[in-house]
Amino acid sequence: MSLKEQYPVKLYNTLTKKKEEFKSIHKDKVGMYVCGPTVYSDVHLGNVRTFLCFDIVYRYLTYLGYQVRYVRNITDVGHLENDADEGEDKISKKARLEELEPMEIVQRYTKGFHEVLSQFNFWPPSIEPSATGHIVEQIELVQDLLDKGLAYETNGSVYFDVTKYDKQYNYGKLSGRNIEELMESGRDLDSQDEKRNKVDFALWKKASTSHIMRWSSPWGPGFPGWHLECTVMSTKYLGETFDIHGGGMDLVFPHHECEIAQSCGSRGKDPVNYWMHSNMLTVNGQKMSKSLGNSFLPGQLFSGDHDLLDRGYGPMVVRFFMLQSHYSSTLDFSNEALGAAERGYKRLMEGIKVSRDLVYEPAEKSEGFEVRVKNMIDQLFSNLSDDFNTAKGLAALFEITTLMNNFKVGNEKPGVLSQETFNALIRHYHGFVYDVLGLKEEDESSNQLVDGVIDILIKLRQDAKAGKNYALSDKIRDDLKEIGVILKDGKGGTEYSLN
RNA sequence: GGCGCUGUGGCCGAGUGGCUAGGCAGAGGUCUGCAAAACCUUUUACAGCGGUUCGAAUCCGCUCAGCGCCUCCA
Repeated sequence: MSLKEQYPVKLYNTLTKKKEEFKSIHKDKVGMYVCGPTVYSDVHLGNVRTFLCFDIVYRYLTYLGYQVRYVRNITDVGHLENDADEGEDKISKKARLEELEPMEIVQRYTKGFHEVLSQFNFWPPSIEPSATGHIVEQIELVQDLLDKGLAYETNGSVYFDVTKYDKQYNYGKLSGRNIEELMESGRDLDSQDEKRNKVDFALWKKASTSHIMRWSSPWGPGFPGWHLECTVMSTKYLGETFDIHGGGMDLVFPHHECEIAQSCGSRGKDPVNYWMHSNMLTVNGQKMSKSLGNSFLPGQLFSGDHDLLDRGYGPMVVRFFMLQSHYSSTLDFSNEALGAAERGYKRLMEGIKVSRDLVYEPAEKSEGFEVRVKNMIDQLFSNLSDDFNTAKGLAALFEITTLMNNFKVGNEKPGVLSQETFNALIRHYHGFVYDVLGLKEEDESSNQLVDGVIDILIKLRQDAKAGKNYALSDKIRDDLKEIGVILKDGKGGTEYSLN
């Protein structure tokens, strides 16, 4: 039995509001689309949390043996500021602000985005399409919706006719809204006159003469609306119906709702089987967002250059910190919580190090212990298969970590287990930490030269201790500590770790 | 105003109708020349008030507090 059959994944589906067993459309293959960033400024930590959530989904499904095609777009046509503006989008606004070419902005922030994600050790998506590379397809979709009578043109712009669509389909089924409420509630925005109803949304916007980013279309020069690109690109690379569509919770409405409308309107069927949404990262209980001005940039976090931070924290510590909570809960960001996470992270990575040095020597078997360990391995999978519960997964990993330490100290013996179980334990312990959770050693600075030099110092200190020259042995230890090398005396000798 | 979510021990955070989450911090112990690390043991809990139930932190209702979406946002 394969892993994915043994540990079927359950996930919470925003569309059905239930936790469901995951069944892929094509056997052994998964298509997943995640809304990427609009590259008009630096990604902040809130963004990182969402991409982390789907990095875990990607990694775990892969670990289970699925072949995953992960598509994450780059939005390089800014969405409109709002319905009421003059049609200038975020990218071109920023370009004007900084006196740069729009594509220069796009290039700069795309590069920054990639750098941040690689610092956090995210796997790159299989395909990373950009909105501007799919203008032709977007125009085709607009035309299709016009042909089907679900869109209308006003003054060079095209709008989706939500009211009409709702008569055939169900607008609001993802976000739990209905048209009547939407029609009367909500803030009134100006210049709604181009739209037949306030709930209608733009598919294509006419570009004013001053608008830099523009493409010619059957309706004149303009640019695509907010929701079009994701529909077009997901369909192009994953098919008309695919498995998983993800994004932050704040995209449920209107963005994802509109995607469903566009797809259903054009092709008459739902585009996505499972909708997954990650919750927000908060700061002092409030959503971290650019517009609220309370967002952290990853760089500030690493350097500690922020009012809320006493000091810097490495990307792996932050990754660990985020993994301690479930993706569907809000997570509050604080100095204390990060500090605690750092200790925990180090303990886990220390366990990994310990596990590498373990030697298996056959001993008298213990059936009970064998079962206990098999259970631990089982827990790793069942916890992650339970809606990608990384918090529970970490709890299971810490149990194994304790066991590793017991092996090291000699409280338990690896040889009591069958060779096969012992190997599986180590393999999956490493597998879950490195491959599934995507954690790695924070410091890559350790190398053979450093190892060798420190070993010499450890031997000198050993000699000093043997001669009861504690002044010298303590000096060696303290001086090393000064430069960030922590010595740890254990039964089997002295080890060190880099701070 | 509409729709929805959350409230867990000193902190962060899982969780299920009855069985120890886990991490950090605290306490005691083992080890150690001392320390650190490691290991063992251990204290503090489910916002409030009602209800359902043999039994609820877990289900229902109300109250209080906080948050999100409804406008670009991960």
